Amino acid sequence: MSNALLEDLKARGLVFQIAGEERFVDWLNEKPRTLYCGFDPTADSLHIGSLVPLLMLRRFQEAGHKPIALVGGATGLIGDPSFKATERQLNTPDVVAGWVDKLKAQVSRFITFDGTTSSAMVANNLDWTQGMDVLTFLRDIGKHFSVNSMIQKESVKQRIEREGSGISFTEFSYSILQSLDFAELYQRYECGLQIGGSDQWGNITGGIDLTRRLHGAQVFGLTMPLITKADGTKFGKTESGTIWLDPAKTSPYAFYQFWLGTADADVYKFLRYFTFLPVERIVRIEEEDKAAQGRPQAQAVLAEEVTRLVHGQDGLDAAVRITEALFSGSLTDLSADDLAQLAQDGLPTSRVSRGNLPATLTQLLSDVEAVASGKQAKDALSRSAVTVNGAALGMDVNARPECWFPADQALADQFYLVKVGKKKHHLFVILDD
RNA sequence: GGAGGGGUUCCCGAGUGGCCAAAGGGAUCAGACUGUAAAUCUGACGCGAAAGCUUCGGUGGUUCGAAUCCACCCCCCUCCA
Repeated sequence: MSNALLEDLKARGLVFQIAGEERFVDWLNEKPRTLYCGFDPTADSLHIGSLVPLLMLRRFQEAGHKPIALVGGATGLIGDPSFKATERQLNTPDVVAGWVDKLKAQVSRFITFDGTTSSAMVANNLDWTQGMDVLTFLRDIGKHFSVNSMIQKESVKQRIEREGSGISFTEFSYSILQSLDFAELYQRYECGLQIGGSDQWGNITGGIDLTRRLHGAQVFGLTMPLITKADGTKFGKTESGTIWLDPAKTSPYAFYQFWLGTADADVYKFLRYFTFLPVERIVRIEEEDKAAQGRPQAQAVLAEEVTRLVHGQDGLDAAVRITEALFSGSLTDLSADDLAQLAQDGLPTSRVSRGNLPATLTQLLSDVEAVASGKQAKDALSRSAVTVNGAALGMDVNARPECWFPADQALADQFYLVKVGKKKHHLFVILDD
């Protein structure tokens, strides 16, 4: 007995471990099922680390199952210790509540609410935890957990064993709360599968055990592999920080650029993880790239697909517009409208009047955050790495503002595209006073 | 509560009175090469255009001079109770 969805997931490398594997395929084949994945509010937006589970919910939904996105209004107040090296800072309840609202809206965009049997749901575990009193929790829930086995879990081992760290009772209890979620969702909605990252294995099996003990039911777990990069660095971070799903925090352009910069060694794997392109198609892309010399097409496909998934066609269009303007088109071809559109699309832009320019260019560039510090600007200037509308500036004009934006080089009278290094761009709108 | 160990620049981690803005590694930024790659090489890497200014858990103190010594305080870890 096999299952088409499961076969596809395996072909994509998306299945790391399955709890209850012997019976899982039959269970899944029998009828449409309900599954869930939890997302804890640790910030006001999810980042691309949550993308794989989010898309996973959608993959199941497309196969006819019903996904529940659980936003952890309760667990987010506690903090998941799984594989974390240090104790986490607690956030205040009102802050977490605000984040919950944002995440609810965010996760909703990846699943469909259509009123059918596979229509998605969004739940909040605060609903069944905030009213529970401590004695009920300790007697009815806590009694099912063995501390002996909890401290054996790999996810908290380093916190318990490693010198220089520790774990509070609060974080240690996290796993119990999450286990309760599974049991609760089973009871309320007959939710029989929890999915999550491989770091969630311990929490998921905890939930499976609790559901069996409380309700005598067999439920399942499926984890996805940790996303790794061939060079060993952490996935999802860049020089400028986390890649968020919220376009206000990471612009569609920056998002698109992130995927465009994927290493050759990772890109085909990521196509499997992050897109809905059929595996055969991905294999074909890989073969074509291998046969062709020079630049592979895979990164562009990946960037396009994922940006469309997260930011929609409009977001993708904007990202591509900026990319083409900055990296392939010639600047002089851009009209005032085009330039205004770039600013609209999210290219960092500053409006400054000539009379308000600071004393040094290094200062200006660090003010607009085109560089991290004046030192970096100085370094770039001395290596001719700063260009304004294509013309390189040097340290010699650092203290001469009148030389930075010569009127006769303006694009459409007032635009100046400043490039620091090869990839950092900043648009200046210089107003005459 | 007791005993011991520890808190250094983004991270790891040297430094135990001046030669310390603080070794080394990583990360990051820039240049060359290139595919807006990878690898490699080069430079920068507390802030500042510069003069100079501000750092080594906190606060005081000793000293011509402290990351380094003293006092008190805060935080973390280990073991014992």
